[in-house]
Amino acid sequence: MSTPLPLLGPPTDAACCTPAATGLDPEQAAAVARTFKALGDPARVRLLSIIAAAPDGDVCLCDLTEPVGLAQPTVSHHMKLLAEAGLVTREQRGKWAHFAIAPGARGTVDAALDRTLTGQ
Amino acid sequence: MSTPLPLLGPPTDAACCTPAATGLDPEQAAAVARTFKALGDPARVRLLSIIAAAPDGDVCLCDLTEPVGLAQPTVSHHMKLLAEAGLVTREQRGKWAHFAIAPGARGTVDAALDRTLTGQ
DNA sequence: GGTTCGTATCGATGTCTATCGATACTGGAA
DNA sequence: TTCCAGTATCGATAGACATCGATACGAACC
Repeated sequence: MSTPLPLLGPPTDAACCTPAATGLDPEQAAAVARTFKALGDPARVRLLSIIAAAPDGDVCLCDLTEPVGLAQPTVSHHMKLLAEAGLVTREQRGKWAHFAIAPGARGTVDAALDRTLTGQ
Repeated sequence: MSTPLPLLGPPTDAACCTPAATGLDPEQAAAVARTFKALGDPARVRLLSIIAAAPDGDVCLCDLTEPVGLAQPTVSHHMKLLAEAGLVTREQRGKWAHFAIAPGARGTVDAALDRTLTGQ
């Protein structure tokens, strides 16, 4: 791999006709895409919506496997991805793992969408 | 296929102990995930941001291949996915294909995020 | 007409990922 | 301590997808 990684756009370019609208640089785009990718799976969307719809906003992992109809390792895998994306928080309570929508979840996604739809 | 499709919640259910937080039904979750999946690729995020950052909000496909460093068929493929997701509009001008951010793009994503984070 | 250029489609390929069963780990209960 | 239940990790597998080269299509131009 010999990609030069143009972090801040080419320094000197014969930009005569093309406006060279660079938009987000690869690094930012990858970060934004990572957030959206976490939301790009039906199972994870359902898991998030179940947690969001919970009366106390707090759901045990054991109560998540049955509604989505997936095996326990699969649900654990999805929850790990959601937690890594900063969309849910995980709290160990005894031997139960409780999940809640992360406080900054909406802000994170909103910011990602902002950057995408403004090019900055 | 014998899924009863509980569109508006089960009418009579022995909901004694489990709160049965259903969240989004599979159909809705799939639709939401489809929107986010279109945004879950770095190349597509960059393409969107480039179009969004364009002075006149309108970019020719020929001006998209170089900034993202991908082959023309690949860019064409990504733009097709973005158009199918309702995030960009395609306009044929002579032999050039021009793309712009769809007017309802932000609303579409916002609504999807709303449904996910409210469970409705 | 023929040519050229921009774009879409096709076929192939390598990588990623969702899914599961099996299993290890861990905290509470007996 | 010994069991048991909830959870995470591992390994394997099937399917999806990003990417490209080759090629077909279509519009402008000569």
